[in-house]
Amino acid sequence: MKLSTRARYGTRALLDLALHADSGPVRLKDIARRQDVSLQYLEHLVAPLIGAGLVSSIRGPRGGLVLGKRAGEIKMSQVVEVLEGSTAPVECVTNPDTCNRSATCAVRDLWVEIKDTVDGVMASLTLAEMVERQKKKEETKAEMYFI
Amino acid sequence: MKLSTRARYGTRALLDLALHADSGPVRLKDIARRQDVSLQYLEHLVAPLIGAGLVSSIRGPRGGLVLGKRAGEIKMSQVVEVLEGSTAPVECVTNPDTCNRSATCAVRDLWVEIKDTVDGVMASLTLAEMVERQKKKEETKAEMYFI
DNA sequence: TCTAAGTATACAAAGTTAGTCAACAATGTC
DNA sequence: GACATTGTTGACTAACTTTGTATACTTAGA
Repeated sequence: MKLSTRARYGTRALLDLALHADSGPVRLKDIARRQDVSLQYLEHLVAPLIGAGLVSSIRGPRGGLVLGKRAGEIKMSQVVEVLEGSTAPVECVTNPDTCNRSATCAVRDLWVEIKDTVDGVMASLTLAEMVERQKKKEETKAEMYFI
Repeated sequence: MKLSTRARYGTRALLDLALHADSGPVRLKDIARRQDVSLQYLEHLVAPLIGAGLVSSIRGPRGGLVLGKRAGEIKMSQVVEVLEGSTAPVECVTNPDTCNRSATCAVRDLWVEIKDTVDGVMASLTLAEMVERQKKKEETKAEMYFI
């Protein structure tokens, strides 16, 4: 049930972008540095995000990335779907024809349940809420150092 | 978020075993045939199930596999855990030290939520319930042919 | 026209998965 | 006790996926 680094890094990159979106386009290079991902690998992860319209790019000097939609309109389920494909743990969930048992397989039903549950969790969370959570966590940490 | 074939085949094999458990030990060979898995590969999948006590083996002629516990005492979460390891989608969920952001990473919190949800679904379902479901599905299918 | 950015494609190293082969161990039956 | 039947184990490998790197290219602002 592992996620690939695509989804992990990509999600973090998008959150990083959202967190720094106030001050104009955010350079990939800066995201790469802050998130400890190589610039060249990050380029691969950003491409599908741009393709899906979650991110827009601005070329040339002073260019960079901006969100393609408002953060409140970006569901985390969509982000993971774009980066990683379906969250179905097994092929037959999305494509029943790949297994001739699908119609009468109780095990498949379990995988379907799991996919639906996972999607539910991620669909109920937007990037804007992730930004809030992240800010809150950083504040709390800062306070802890202060004390 | 893919499951490996270990978990898929292994789960099906265990359900198959539970379904045919009435008439004494079930031969691996028969499970392999019914489930379309090579005998030699299935042997590898069964090994950890035996190790975890979910299955017991009987050698020699008329031998085979039997359940190591009552089906009602076998949670599906345990089955998947034995076959596949933790359901955590990301390493840092079970082992926060693998990433120095863990303490202040909102993304990690999301992965934790997902793991807990998945575990919840699978922990609330026993092998006995899977057997019931499977029988019901087969009955329903038989009826459909009859009509 | 120079430079700072993103874009695209090809390639490759490393690791994982899925599966086979082959020798072995235990046990019931005749 | 010989033999057939069943499970056990470990070595090995082919294929695939992941995780990157390298390189050449495009766009656009100063």
